Amino acid sequence: MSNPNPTSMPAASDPPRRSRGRPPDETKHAAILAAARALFFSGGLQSLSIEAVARAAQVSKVTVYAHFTDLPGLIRKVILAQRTDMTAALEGLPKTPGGLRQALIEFGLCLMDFLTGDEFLTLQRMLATQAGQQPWLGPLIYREGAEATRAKLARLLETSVEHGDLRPHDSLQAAEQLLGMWQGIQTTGLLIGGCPPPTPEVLRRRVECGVDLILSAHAPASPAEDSVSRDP
Amino acid sequence: MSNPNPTSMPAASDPPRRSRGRPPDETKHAAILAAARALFFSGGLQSLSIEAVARAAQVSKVTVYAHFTDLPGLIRKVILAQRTDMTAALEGLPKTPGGLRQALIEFGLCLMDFLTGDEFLTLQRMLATQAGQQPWLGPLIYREGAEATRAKLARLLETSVEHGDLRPHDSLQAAEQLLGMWQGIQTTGLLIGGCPPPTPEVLRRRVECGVDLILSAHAPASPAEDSVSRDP
DNA sequence: CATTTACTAAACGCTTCCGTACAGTAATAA
DNA sequence: TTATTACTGTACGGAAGCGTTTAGTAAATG
Repeated sequence: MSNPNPTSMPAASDPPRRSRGRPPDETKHAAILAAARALFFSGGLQSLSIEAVARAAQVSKVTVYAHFTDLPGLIRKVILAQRTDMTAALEGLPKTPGGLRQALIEFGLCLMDFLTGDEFLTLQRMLATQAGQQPWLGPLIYREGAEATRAKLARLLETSVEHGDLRPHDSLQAAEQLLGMWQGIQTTGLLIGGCPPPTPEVLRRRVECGVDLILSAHAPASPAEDSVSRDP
Repeated sequence: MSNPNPTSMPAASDPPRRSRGRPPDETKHAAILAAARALFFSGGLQSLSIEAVARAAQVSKVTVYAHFTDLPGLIRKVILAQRTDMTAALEGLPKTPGGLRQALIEFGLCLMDFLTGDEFLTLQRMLATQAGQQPWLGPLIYREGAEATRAKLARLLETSVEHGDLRPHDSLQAAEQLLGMWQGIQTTGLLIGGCPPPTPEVLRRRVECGVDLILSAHAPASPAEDSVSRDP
């Protein structure tokens, strides 16, 4: 996506090698992608067809074929575009603002905000429907999404162990437990359209309670159990 | 589904009221449903068409229309059929074999076995794709699935509170936390085809660790912390 | 028996989409 | 300028599915 130079490192600045004729219009490319995303967003995969995309993007059908070989190819590109958004959002999660508890809560809140957002749910639904047809997409997103987040969270816990804020424990396991508690049955419910989006209050409570449960479970041998207590 | 008598209680035995002509062949009905399920199972919604179903079920296309008005109607019925299977499976979850810990672990193992099974994942994927088109299906399955399970688990915890095995706490919250920890990022991964099915060992470990975390969090003021300790 | 209902097979007209082809216009490099 | 490439609009042949119709057969009731 952000590396259009497949051969090697750019010699100096952008390659001044213009290919002879009329240059391809990147605007169109983006418009097609956006239209495809929007179409899927409001109608699922079934309403995603080359012709519909061309119509919505105000672009000739042939142009769509020129930019994306196939319908599966288009879907692939749409998912990959969503992937970069997702990865960016996950990378942008707050690292370590204050104390451990606050850091975890902040992390959890931002994460849940993302996980319960329409953007992510749409990506998820896309993948759920494409799991059979393009099996290599699932692992890709899973690795860069859930697994990466779990690893990030685990690393956060591990540094806390090194700082003596937590007893040694299986951080990867703890991270997954935390992720699980944060999500509960919420993300599933949203995915299948079974429940309304959660209010910020509900979300905050779930995140905080999860953090407190994990922290109290792995707190260092504490004389007073107030070290990680809730704020009043 | 199991109550084909919409008017009132059956007078005596089955209603001998046969409707005049040739009786409808329930075999066909079942065959169509089964074929539709199988088709979705191996190819997603896109391979689910009236004609394909008719072919697969060895049945005339007109018969399909006679039994199920529409393609959406057929999908609806397929999902509802899957629902009864799901509900049955969830009702069949073990109630209270032995001690609390063992009961929870048993419950969790059976549940996760179900949640990671192809049957359930297929239902989930169906719903994820139908969330837009038939919005009333989601809430139905969500209520009878996730919410019902959470309630059941919460009730289990509450009775333990009454028996003095646990400190009073928000059981519904705890139940959701437990469900979350059991699932972690696994169900999501499976849904999008991002990871292979978990081994029984992994599953057992996740379930046990979740149970232990919850139990230790809400254990009654314990002189010895052995009351809920792991077995060697 | 006649009547009524369920099912079949084949065909119908209609729509949508596929992927490709053609002729023409627009924008750029040499 | 010419050559080259990008894009447009339109059209094509083909496939597939929709939902309906028609004519005929099968199985039940009275």
